[in-house]
Amino acid sequence: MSKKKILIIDDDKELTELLSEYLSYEGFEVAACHDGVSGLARAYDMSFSLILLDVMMPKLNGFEVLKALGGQHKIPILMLTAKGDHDDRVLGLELGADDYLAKPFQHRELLARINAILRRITIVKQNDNNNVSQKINNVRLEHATREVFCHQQLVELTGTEFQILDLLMNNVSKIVSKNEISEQVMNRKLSAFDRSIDMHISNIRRKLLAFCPADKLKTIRGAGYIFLSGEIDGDKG
Amino acid sequence: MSKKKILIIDDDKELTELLSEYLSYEGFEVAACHDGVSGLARAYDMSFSLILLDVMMPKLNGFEVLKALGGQHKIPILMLTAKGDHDDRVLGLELGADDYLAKPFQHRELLARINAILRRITIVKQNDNNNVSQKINNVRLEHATREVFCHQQLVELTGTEFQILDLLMNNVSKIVSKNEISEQVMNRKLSAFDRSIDMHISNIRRKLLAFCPADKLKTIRGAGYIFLSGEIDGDKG
DNA sequence: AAACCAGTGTAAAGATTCTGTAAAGATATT
DNA sequence: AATATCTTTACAGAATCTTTACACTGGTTT
Repeated sequence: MSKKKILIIDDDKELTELLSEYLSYEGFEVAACHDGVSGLARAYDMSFSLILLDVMMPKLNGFEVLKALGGQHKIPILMLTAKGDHDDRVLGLELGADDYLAKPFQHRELLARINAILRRITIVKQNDNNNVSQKINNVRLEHATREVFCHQQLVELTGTEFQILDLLMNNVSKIVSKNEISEQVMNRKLSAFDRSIDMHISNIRRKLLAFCPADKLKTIRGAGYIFLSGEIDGDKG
Repeated sequence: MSKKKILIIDDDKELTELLSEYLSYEGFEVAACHDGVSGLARAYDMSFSLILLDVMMPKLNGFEVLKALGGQHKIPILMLTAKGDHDDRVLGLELGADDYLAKPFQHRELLARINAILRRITIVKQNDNNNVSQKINNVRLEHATREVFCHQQLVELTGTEFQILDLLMNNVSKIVSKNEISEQVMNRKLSAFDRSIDMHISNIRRKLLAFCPADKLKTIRGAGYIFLSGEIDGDKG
């Protein structure tokens, strides 16, 4: 991955210089502007991963730059200020800043905050693609597509079957009672002589066994069912 | 959109009570735990949008909870602490927290920080989708002219049909529920017995099938529709 | 050990829900 | 009004879910 680019908008040239050096050392590519107008122009460049924005500046101050960028700006912004003023801080956040750091600050804290923001973005992007997915004991469950794979092979489950398997896999090695299944999946209390859960379990088992040697759903007589986590058959699902 | 859920993990029950009230008033759904162990258990629930995590707690302290969650935790975390200690602050961020707020704090600042984190997530998710023009599986969608091409041939879709196809293509390989389609495209909640989406889907299918051999919209019974990304017919649209 | 019994597995039948689509009606646009 | 578009209605068919029925299991009582 290429270096992340950070734009510093601050009229304090001495500070800017120091920060540039420090952040470069930490592996970022740094650009700097010393007033709001030119900063705003650079900001539209869009190739920056993050903007460090000073509040007190000539021409356009930090808040005005924030407003100009509009609330839905794509580049995350970390505000810097000389004032420790609370209202300033909150105002910045409300106007769309992602974080706020009062001068003077330790370089290490600045770095930690920058990384926190960038890390969150990375995680969100990953999750958006990799969608919530879990794999236990060679059974993989894709929520986005509602698909289940056993040993890399697609297992066709119905909606209810999928939800029950999901519930069981979310409680690996824990007993899940029929009552819980009924309430969480079917939205109703388990009534006497209701055998539908038994049927669903039976169907899930049958479908999974078409691809796995061992049964992964264990019955606990009188208590419920468990999804077994044990590494029974050894491949990479 | 449903309410966002926030989990508070803090042993100070009085504070927790106040925060719950305040955040509920601001439109969040709030749950609370009073020690690290139970908090960690709830955190795995995964239905929370954000966690407020106190550092000083019995059993497991906040840092230990952070470590237990691992760096790549999907739920954003805002740390709270009584100490104004810088090193604590930085340590939390380095361990994977998204932000840090020192007690005592103003409710308004807390709210602003919570919103800043959630807003960033929303923006990232949106931007990941918003491409001006896209082509998937031989279907090309031109936003500028609102035209759709399938295998280079113009497909005449109505406005609603275009928007539905757009939504589905922005979520390739993800299930889009009828509810989402209704809310995002028609700006209304899906009411019972409303079959109009079925009709639109049916029409889109019919129009696309005039130019493609294979159906690209897959029905997931009881869940919604998916635009298939698979390279079914092999040319360059 | 035999009888008993509640809980379970599962095939098959029955009931229910969801979807596809034609056609008619309603609404909006020109 | 004429046209295009969207929604509702209606029915058929498909997929799914539930119930029924009977066999089996494991534990308990006699």
